[in-house]
Amino acid sequence: MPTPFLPPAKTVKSHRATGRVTLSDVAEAAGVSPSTVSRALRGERAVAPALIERVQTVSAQLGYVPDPAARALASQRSDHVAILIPLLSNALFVDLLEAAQKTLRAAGFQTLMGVTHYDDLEEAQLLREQLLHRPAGLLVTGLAHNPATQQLMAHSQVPCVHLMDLPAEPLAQGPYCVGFRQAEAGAALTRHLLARGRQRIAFAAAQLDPRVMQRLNGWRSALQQAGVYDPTLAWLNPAASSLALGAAMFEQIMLQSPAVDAIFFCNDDLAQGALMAAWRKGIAVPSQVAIVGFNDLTGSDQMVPSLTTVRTPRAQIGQAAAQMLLSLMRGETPETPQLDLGFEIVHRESS
Amino acid sequence: MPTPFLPPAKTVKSHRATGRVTLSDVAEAAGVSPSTVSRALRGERAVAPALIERVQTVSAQLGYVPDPAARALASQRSDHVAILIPLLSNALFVDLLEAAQKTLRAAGFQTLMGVTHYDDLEEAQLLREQLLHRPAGLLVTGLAHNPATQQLMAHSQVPCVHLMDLPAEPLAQGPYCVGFRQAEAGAALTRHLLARGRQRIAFAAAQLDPRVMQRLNGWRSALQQAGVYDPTLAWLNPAASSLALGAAMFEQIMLQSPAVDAIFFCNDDLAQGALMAAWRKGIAVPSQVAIVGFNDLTGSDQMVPSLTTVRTPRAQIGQAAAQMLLSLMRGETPETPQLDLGFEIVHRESS
DNA sequence: GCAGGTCAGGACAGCGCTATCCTATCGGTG
DNA sequence: CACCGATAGGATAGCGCTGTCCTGACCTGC
Repeated sequence: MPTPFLPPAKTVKSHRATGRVTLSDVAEAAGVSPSTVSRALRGERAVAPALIERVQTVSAQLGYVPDPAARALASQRSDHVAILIPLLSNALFVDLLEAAQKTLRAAGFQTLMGVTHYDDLEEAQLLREQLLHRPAGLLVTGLAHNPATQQLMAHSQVPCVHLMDLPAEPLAQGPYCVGFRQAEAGAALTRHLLARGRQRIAFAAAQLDPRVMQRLNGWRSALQQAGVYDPTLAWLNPAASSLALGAAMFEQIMLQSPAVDAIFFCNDDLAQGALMAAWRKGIAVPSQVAIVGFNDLTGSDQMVPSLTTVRTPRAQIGQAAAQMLLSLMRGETPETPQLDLGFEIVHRESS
Repeated sequence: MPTPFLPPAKTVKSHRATGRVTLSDVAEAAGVSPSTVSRALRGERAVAPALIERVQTVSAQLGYVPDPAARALASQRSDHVAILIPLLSNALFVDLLEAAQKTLRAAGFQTLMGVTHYDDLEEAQLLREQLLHRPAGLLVTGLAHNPATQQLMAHSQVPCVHLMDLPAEPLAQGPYCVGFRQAEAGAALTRHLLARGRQRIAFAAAQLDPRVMQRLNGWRSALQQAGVYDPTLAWLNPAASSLALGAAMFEQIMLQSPAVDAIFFCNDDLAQGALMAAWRKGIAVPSQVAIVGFNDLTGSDQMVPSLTTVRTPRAQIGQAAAQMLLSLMRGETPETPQLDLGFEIVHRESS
């Protein structure tokens, strides 16, 4: 006959057991102290090779996975990497994000994405929220930031790599960044048009971020060098970039400056919209006016006529920046603090 | 004369001080216990109104911000929300991501983005990594998932909302989801073509995910109902969707089925590519063949001819799903577990 | 007027890990 | 051969919060 008093259904370890396999469980099973397990798994300090292997085996058997929250709390450093990009509506930044995220994930980091919408206040607020999570690293688009953001970055002591931009002068210590020379790319594309015999080359830009303005500078200097610079041919629109805006800008430019023989759009979506507008208006491209874009976004090769543009190494930039950040987080010093990944003129039918 | 022995520069609170303003600091300054501060700030249980205000004032003065890691460790629940999407190269998912992220951030949650690349193994692995962070909620694209992923979701006990898809039958208890009826949208667009007098309507699809297959079903049933269904007019390509692929598929279809008088592309990028190919080949759209797309992506309104398509409420779906998830995380039960946000035929020049 | 119940606050023990300190062992030196 | 530094492991105290239990005050109702 069973005992009249029912035993507890199961021995309750504590009033708050979580059922998780912890470091202590591994330590007990391996017959060592938790400290040793922690060190063995992280490769911290010196641990006997035999022990390392035993700990790894046991931890694999038990299916142990470290708790990121506990780790973050104890070490004051999480496995998060924060990334700030201006927009998700520009494929450029999405490519950057995807490449960086892929590289970081392979190294065991989680990406905290922040979209600033080119808004200084939102950028600072976003960064503030992300820093609460004590990210191990920071990836930000561009070099120029408002004081609040810069102060947050500096004060946080978190390693940081900037994307897409390079400083005017290479600096040994300077900011870490991966990008290409925007002004040079702008100048090169303009010289391409000059070499094709174009003389009245307009520059049409939207979403006037610092990189767009550098391309503008490149355009200007190339034209000045050729002696054909005309300041009235710079069309700057602060609105967001889109095909529709490109179409509208094209029509406006052709109306007000009918003698223009080429237009340099600062982004491919504008140029694609312009091609559509040209078709609609019966304006021949490139015979009457050449159209070139920037970034070689998807579809530019499919346009009719296919779009001449500048191929920018977005995926490579995202990946290289993530790798540079990883090495910074390991405490290393990158041999190339400012990495120039270059660009490539893609000559197609529209010029 | 000063003492010969230098006192320590400043009294060190502990050998591991972090300089952070903690809950205890607030408690001390407000003259209450840490428990009370915690409850007052979270609105947990009953706290005297006067105390709540005092605690809030003091905590604002000190600039106190809770530590997410400590909170996650103690409560076994973080302020993260994990979101799984198939791709970043399809603007559809980017729009979803952006809308959901915006809504979640406004509610104080951080988004953990995961890109599955339509790969079952990657999806499961990604989810596993995300679940380590004990997310408070889960947003996943689609209803169908491989067993490993489903088991992880079920076992995790984390509230979950599915995006873009709806179950065949509405269920009171069933899975939470926000989307629209893909099959109905496919059928509606097909009926639009039938109503315009088209008889030989092809269906061209890439990236054959479950939603694409539902649109295929809609196309088929509409044609069957009209008595003009021809199975040889379904062109399915498992490759990733792109303008280039759309152009290639268009050329292939026109070559092999020259009598086709309309093509329903399962995504706008394919249709846009097809329009370009048609232009190149001198095939008149819509007089010889009508072309329609799906999703009303950016640029479709700018094409020449402008593209007839189905406007899908992506941003609304992302936002509504996030809101549903927020209410689930608060422990509430949504009155509409399956939310149908509908769709809209956008009739433009290409049909 | 007192048992029983609610309410508002405090005490306290963790959550699972890491950083720091401490100890025991080992080998090499003068 | 005592001495010393280096090495490999253990012990311990948090990191900053929350969940649970406990206590005293106050309010009901019989």
